[in-house]
Amino acid sequence: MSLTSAATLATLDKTGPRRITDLAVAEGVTQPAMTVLVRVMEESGLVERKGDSSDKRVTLVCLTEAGASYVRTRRQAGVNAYARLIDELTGDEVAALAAALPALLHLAELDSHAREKSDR
Amino acid sequence: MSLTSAATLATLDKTGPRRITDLAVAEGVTQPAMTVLVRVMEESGLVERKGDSSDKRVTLVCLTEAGASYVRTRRQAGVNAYARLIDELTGDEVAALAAALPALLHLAELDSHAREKSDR
DNA sequence: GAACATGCATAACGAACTTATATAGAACTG
DNA sequence: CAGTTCTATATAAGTTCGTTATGCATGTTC
Repeated sequence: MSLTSAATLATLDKTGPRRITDLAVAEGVTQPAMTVLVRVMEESGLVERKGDSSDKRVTLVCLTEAGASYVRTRRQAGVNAYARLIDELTGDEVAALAAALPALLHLAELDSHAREKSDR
Repeated sequence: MSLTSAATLATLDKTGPRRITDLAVAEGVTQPAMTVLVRVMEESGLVERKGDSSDKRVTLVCLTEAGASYVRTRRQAGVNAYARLIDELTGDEVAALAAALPALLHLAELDSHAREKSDR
């Protein structure tokens, strides 16, 4: 599974059904790339396409139950991997990390905004 | 410039001349991939090949001055980008980050070791 | 010194993108 | 309300960066 596929599934999980162009912008790839990606993920049963009734050009991409389950599994694997590493830190280090968490989240948010601007 | 190229230059800068197989392992790619990468970087004037006198099979890859300068420029750009983001944090957040720095470095080190093991 | 091991190179192929362009539906315009 | 124009997606061809398989020259071993 490509990095972009996983990120797209996570985005769908976080924000609900989206149109293809939308997803392409969100993941920073071109629309044709996202079209192909969605086809592949559909063939794997991770997403479904639903036509929009009010605009017959758009196809809404939705997570299937299998897709949602995949996202959960992957997220859990990431959490576990980090947990294993953090277990090897000293108590002081863990405390320092915990204290820095709000700052790190803020940094991540600022970074994603900066990325959006420079992408356009 | 590909991510792997930049990482390879950084490795050469950090550890000095290396043989191609070595670099491939360090960057987690195959030897043929590194062979091609080195050729491209050589054509761009960023590295030089030097034969090893004690073993005529090996080619030692060395940073040229242009390559070293490229590494410095890129590193500085990264520092600047982070500095710009950190400037937007509150004083408390910056302090928390600074306090967590040793823990973060330790985490990064643990992570790279874990990666080495799972790569093999 | 013959057989095997090692370091690098080359070839052929695949995955994940890109740009350019086609097509069908929506929206605007005189 | 027919014709242009815009928008959402699809398809095609080409690029980049990797892979596996294999060849070739040099080293190592018994």
